[in-house]
Amino acid sequence: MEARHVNEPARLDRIGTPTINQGVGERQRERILRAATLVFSRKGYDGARVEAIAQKAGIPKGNVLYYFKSKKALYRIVIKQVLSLWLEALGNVSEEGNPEEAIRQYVNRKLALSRNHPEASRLFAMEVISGAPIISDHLSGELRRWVDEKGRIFKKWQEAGLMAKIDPAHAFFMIWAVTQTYADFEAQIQAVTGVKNYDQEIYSDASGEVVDALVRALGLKRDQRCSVQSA
Amino acid sequence: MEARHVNEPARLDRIGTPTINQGVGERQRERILRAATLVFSRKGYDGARVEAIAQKAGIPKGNVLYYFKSKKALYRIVIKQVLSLWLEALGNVSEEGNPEEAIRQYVNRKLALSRNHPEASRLFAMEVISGAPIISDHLSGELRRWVDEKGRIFKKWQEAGLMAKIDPAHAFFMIWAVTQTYADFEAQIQAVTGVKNYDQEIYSDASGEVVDALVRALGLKRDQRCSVQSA
DNA sequence: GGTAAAGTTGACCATTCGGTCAATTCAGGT
DNA sequence: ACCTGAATTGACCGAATGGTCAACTTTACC
Repeated sequence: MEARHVNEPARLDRIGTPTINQGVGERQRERILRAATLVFSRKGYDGARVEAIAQKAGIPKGNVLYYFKSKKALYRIVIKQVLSLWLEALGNVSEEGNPEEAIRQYVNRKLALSRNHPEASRLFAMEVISGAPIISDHLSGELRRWVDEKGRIFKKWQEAGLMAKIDPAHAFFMIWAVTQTYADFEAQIQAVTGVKNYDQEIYSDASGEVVDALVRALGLKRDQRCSVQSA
Repeated sequence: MEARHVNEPARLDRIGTPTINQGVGERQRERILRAATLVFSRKGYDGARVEAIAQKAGIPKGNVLYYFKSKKALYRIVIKQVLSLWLEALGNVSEEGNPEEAIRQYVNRKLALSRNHPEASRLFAMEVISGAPIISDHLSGELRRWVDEKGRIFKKWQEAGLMAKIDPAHAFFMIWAVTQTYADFEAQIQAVTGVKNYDQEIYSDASGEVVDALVRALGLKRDQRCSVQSA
């Protein structure tokens, strides 16, 4: 009856049980986390209902509160998961080598994240729009440091004439804005374009034209010349 | 006791009353609408509480429901207001004249909208992230037609070699994403940059560097040449 | 100043919410 | 077969929610 409400991603204390089963309730935990991510991403914290999460997970409400001690605790875990996904995708903007290729790779990675985890992107957006009540510390901590660090690389590129002179932070805001828009504003883009299978059509367009456009925006060379040259 | 819950922006039936007073409760109506915009923009429809709206407007809850017959009706009016603001700001992308100047003007107008009405921007974002349950018709109607129409102008520019060959719709998605990010993700940008007075610092940066970057992204000429030229 | 409508307010109602709990079922170990 | 702890479930509780209402105050007009 105890040992529950552990709030940690996995309980390892009972590891090594004979059966292939790698944690009886672990599957349930993850079911709930997935369902919670979906509901929270559409309704926000206050708007989400525990009942709705339970229903989406296909279990009674009581069972959700068995695995997570409260709605708020569940939210904290879900958003921490999403945040680590986001920060992880930041990855390395490799300092050496071709700046254009580095950015191109980074943008494509962010785009892939929007495509493969749109709910995560939307939940993150919800949090920030709501004023980031939970993750503000992470934003002004880890994320800020990351931007400072990678920003120095941008400065070097700029001094070498390999990148347009934009405040590096704003360069990132631009990249993030554009790549996230395909997940966050899916409803709008879907409505305006009228495409049937959003995933395939939209993202293939984006990873083509839009990546090029961002490379141009940052003043990174594309092949040998600017795409629209003068005179 | 009747004649209330009219849901229309202004009641003109009692116009021409002697006093200077141009509608006794109109001021209250607008107070409520402002408060509602703020609360809805932070919490979304389901997360918003009528009590919170009332409190922000400085009146008891019962009074809110006197002017608007239900939370949903209030939300519909608020979001219709926001939507018309958004569509109005679309304005004219003038077909004649300098493409670069036209886009530069359009981006600045959108940026000003984010600056002067950040709550409106956030509320719009919330709606769309939630799946646009209320405004989806407008998106696939008015907005889609607008994009189609203005897209034709882009195509002409592109054929004349004055603009990079990007799907016009995606060009708009990009512009919208970048300009809205300064309102919607204020919490994140604030945290990362650590600026004190967000409005002045951030938006002056944005209307400088970022507008330039977008012009570059769309392959519009800046002065005579690309900002980073080859060799 | 009197009157009728518009506006204001707090008490109140039915429903829904997050959360608890006891009863029951299920799974693994002996 | 038996036992023990984990897992499941629906009933239940107090608090909060959207909405109603009747009593009251203010305002505009004669």
